[in-house]
Amino acid sequence: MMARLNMRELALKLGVDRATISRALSSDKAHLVAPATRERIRQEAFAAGYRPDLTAAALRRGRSNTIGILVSDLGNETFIEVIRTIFRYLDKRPGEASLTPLIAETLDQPDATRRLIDTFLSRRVDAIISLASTEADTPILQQAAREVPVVLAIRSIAGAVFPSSLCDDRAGGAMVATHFAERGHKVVCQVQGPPLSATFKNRALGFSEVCAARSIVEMPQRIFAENATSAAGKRALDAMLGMSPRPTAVFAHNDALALGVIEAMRHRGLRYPEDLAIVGFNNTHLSRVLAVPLSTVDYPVEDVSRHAGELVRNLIDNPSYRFESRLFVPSLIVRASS
Amino acid sequence: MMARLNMRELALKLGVDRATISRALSSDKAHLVAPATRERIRQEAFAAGYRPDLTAAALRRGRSNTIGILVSDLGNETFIEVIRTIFRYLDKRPGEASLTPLIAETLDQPDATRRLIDTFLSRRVDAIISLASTEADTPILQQAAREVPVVLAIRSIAGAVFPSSLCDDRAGGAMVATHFAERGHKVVCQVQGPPLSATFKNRALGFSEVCAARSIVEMPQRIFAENATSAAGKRALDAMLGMSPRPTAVFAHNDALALGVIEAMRHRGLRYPEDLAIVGFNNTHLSRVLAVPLSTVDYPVEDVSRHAGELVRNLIDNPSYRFESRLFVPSLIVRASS
DNA sequence: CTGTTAGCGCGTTCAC
DNA sequence: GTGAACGCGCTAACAG
Repeated sequence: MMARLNMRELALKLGVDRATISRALSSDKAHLVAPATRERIRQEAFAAGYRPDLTAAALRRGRSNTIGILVSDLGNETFIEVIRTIFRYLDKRPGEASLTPLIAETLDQPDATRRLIDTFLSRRVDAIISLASTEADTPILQQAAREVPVVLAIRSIAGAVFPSSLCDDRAGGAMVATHFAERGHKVVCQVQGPPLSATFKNRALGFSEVCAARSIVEMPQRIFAENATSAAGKRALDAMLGMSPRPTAVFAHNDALALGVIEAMRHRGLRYPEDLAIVGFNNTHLSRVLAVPLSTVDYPVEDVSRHAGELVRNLIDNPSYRFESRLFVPSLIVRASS
Repeated sequence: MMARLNMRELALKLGVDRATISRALSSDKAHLVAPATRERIRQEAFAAGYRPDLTAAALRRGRSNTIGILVSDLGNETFIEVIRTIFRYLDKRPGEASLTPLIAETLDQPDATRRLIDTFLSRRVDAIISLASTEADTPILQQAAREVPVVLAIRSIAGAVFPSSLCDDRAGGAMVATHFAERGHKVVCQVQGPPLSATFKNRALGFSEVCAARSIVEMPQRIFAENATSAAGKRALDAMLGMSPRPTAVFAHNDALALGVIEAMRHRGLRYPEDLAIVGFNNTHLSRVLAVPLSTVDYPVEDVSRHAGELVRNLIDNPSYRFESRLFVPSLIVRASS
């Protein structure tokens, strides 16, 4: 391993002071250095392979230019898409330093959030975005929020006021129920995601409200999937087939669950939408590719991510920024499955 | 935002020296502190909400306890699984500090690798694991390797010697061809992944070698998918149906490509394996869930990840460690599709 | 077993 | 427009 060049050594080599190098390489104070020396320094620094030590800079500045992103499941396409979009948004903009994301996965395990947030804070992240919050995490997040800005995205927490960027899941669920009503379904059913996430609670609520209002019979089916697709889907289908009256349409709380139901139907020789109409949630890549493409609710990934990014930037720059939490409206995409 | 407590303030409060606190809270030097004071310090530190500043520790130690992980596509289930496994392996073991991963995605864009590696090095990662290397990246990686250990996983680079932990993709391809031979197929075909990754080159090579040796006709089909599944799969199927003689079996270089082919078959009313036998690669969750489950090559994720983790740990502890690159053998899982 | 001292590499403030 | 000096928070080395 080669020893790294530091600023002092580079300064010695160029015959200037360290401070001049620091200024010349910075984006905000570069104008203080004479153009000629500035260019010389930049070129020589590059040629010498000089790399500023960001851990030292972080210590001196009191800002690390990192943000912590907490996610429940890295295998979930939607989360990945949000991470990507946030990252693109936070990455180098002209004149500003880019923020490096620290990504961590909770898998919805109870202690994970505490441990990972602890790590984030010890690493002096400038802000935290949580896409993984459950109500059990409220105290931890509130505690963290006393040290750095904490922003919620995708998943809200009832009864706690964090700056947040969310999808109106209740509206999404309502859209699906309305769609079923318009198609003339009289008996319907939900395959719900794990209720420790407010996301799924709200989808269920919105759906049920519309069913009640339009006198649709909603069978009280409670499926609690973890990450499972096939397993939960199969169980769900079995349960549905045993119901009386038997539902003619099902709302799966995400595309993965929908896929599970579909696969189970295939095993039994049932077809959708003829035997059972089905609608998912998220507009996953998979939903577009299926032989009979899946109707699904399109998640406003771009909006949610951009606003989360904006919240973070603004709150880092000014901790007492008067933020505005936002709720973005999803849209129903009707395909052949319903 | 509340001001954070630092070590000096805590020391003042407890009436001990900062060094004692440092030792008491460390895992390797805790034995130097009297058990009574050690416990008192730990409890008081916890009660006061003290959090050591890891950026400062990194500066002082010359080690950040972070590692950079470079991946081509976060949407790929196998990569995610590898990241998870490596993380589990590098996470807190008794008596050692845990390593925080910095994760970055290249999307196989040419400049991305350089920029992201630059960021890693500036952030003083203790090592880099690349799951995203293409041959264009060799110089960048070699340069990085002069500063920190660089380990390759999943994707190798021809002609460059980095410590690596790989799957024997050539053997995997060969297994598939052998399987086709045993099933009596005479004319076969491949749907290849993008050839800038050695992974796919080797799968193709192993497959072709066996075909040649066993006098199977391999149609010279060259499909170059990016991340596409349905698109590339459809094109592939169209091309295959136009071939003469027409292949009776196809080897898709990963499960996503296989899914694309399968969906295209459904659109045309073709069935597998009757009309066309198909084998994928990776043993993705999806392959198990399909109505007709997909034969596939099981990727030795656990082995590859663990060895990559071991390489990193050992090389960090001792840069001149005599490492051993390893090649793990995949295994063919025959299901109903072939 | 504990305290003292020094310095990791950088960015800022204050001189000039 | 540039240089000198200081200190961010921590840990290693050395005393005692």
